[in-house]
Amino acid sequence: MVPAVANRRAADELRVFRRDAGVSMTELCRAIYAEHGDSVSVQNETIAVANLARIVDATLAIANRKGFAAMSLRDLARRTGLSLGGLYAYFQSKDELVAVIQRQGQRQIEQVLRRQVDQHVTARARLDEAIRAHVLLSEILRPWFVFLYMEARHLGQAERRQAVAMEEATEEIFAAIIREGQADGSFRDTDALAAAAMLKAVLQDWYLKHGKHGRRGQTAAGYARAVQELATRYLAPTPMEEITV
Amino acid sequence: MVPAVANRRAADELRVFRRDAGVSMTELCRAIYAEHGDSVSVQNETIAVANLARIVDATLAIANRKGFAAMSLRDLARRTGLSLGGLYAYFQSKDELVAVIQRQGQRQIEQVLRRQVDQHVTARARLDEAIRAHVLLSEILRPWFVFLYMEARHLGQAERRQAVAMEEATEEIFAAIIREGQADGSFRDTDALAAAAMLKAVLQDWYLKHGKHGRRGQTAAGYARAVQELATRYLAPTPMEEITV
DNA sequence: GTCTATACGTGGATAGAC
DNA sequence: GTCTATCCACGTATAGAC
Repeated sequence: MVPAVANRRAADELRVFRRDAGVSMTELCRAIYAEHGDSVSVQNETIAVANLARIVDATLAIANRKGFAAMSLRDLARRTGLSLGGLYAYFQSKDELVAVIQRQGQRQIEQVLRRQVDQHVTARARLDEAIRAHVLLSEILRPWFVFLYMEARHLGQAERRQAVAMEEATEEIFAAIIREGQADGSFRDTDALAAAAMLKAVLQDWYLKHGKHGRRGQTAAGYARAVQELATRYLAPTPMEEITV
Repeated sequence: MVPAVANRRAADELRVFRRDAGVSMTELCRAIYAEHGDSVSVQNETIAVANLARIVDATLAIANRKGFAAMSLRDLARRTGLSLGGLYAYFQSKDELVAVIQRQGQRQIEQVLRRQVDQHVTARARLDEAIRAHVLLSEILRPWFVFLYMEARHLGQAERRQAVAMEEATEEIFAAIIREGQADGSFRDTDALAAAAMLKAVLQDWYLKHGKHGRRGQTAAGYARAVQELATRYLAPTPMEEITV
């Protein structure tokens, strides 16, 4: 296939996924407003959600460039167009802001992943879909994924535990699928959790090193297929003797 | 093999590697002093290197916990035992400190990696050694590796470019070995750079998610073998038809 | 070589006008 | 709902004593 054609198909696949998965900045911020409404003193939902979206968007952008700790609320005010004081109508402290973004991001990501995977039956199909959904979702919500990854370790103890637990839950989605495949003989017998961890590391590379992959002309759909192939070969039931040369 | 025995062997392998590779905090700080001696106003080398080691050690520890931006020089003074003013005998600004650590860390890591790989001849052996050396080295210098990874994106433009270039050079070590193996038929024909990128992502997971791997009872030597197996299976010249079930 | 004391800027957060 | 003005703690960096 000519590269140009491949790129167009990859873009199409991403567009379809975006529509079907139904994730967007606005949706996520509506969820934040619904759940943390008491921290937001603004009553009008339309205004509140719109401004939350600008705040979250700006936070992710600035934090991804120089880190959340180095982002000042003055930076944030400038970029959102709100005033320094005005920001405090939307959160009670800078720490609360990071906590809210963490919690909502994690929740939505896991939800979408599970929903996508559950549309398939066989272990092979479910694993392929888990990989595909992870790559495409992290492409759509890249700033969120990067933020969750990079800032998780800087949270307070309680929030950090929560973040670690949520990350291991995602990993467990993969591990469970692998175990299913092992039970029905489509995957070879190996440590499922370790295999899931390695797959996840490769999946994370997609959004953590986005610049590099972009420079190399890699598309989200293309990367997903590469990871699917890695999984296929790694988990194939072929005995090791036949592989070693 | 009984787990206890496996763990002891893994620890032995790490110890041998540490001795042979000849990397240590003191060595790295001696190199820093040799190269950035003009920024260090302390003349006595013994004192300078010893204090640099405490400063770098503390910087890595604090930055790994809460990020370099969030680390104050008061934190650093407390932890090193030096005074706030005394620190400035060892660097000219906080920014210079991060830059120095970045540069020296990258340089030493790449040096050791190349030296280890060059002790082997065949592509298979060289790839296995590159993987092994990367895992063991990142186990020994874990705080350095984590720091280099997490803080690279927060550097100034010039320094960041340098960091990216150095990282791609490491990746190119792996890609070159894979191409060698493809040329002599021991690896199948696939995008060598993409394969190297995936391997590197898995290798980075070892130090970035150290807590998780530790909780699961994984050892450095054991992880290295797991990644070697991943590489073997992924690059095996077996045609895809024989793998797909 | 290292310390204490201090200058000076910037940070998060709040009060009260509009 | 949002802004301006302001508070005060803490940040980096330096000067000068010991």
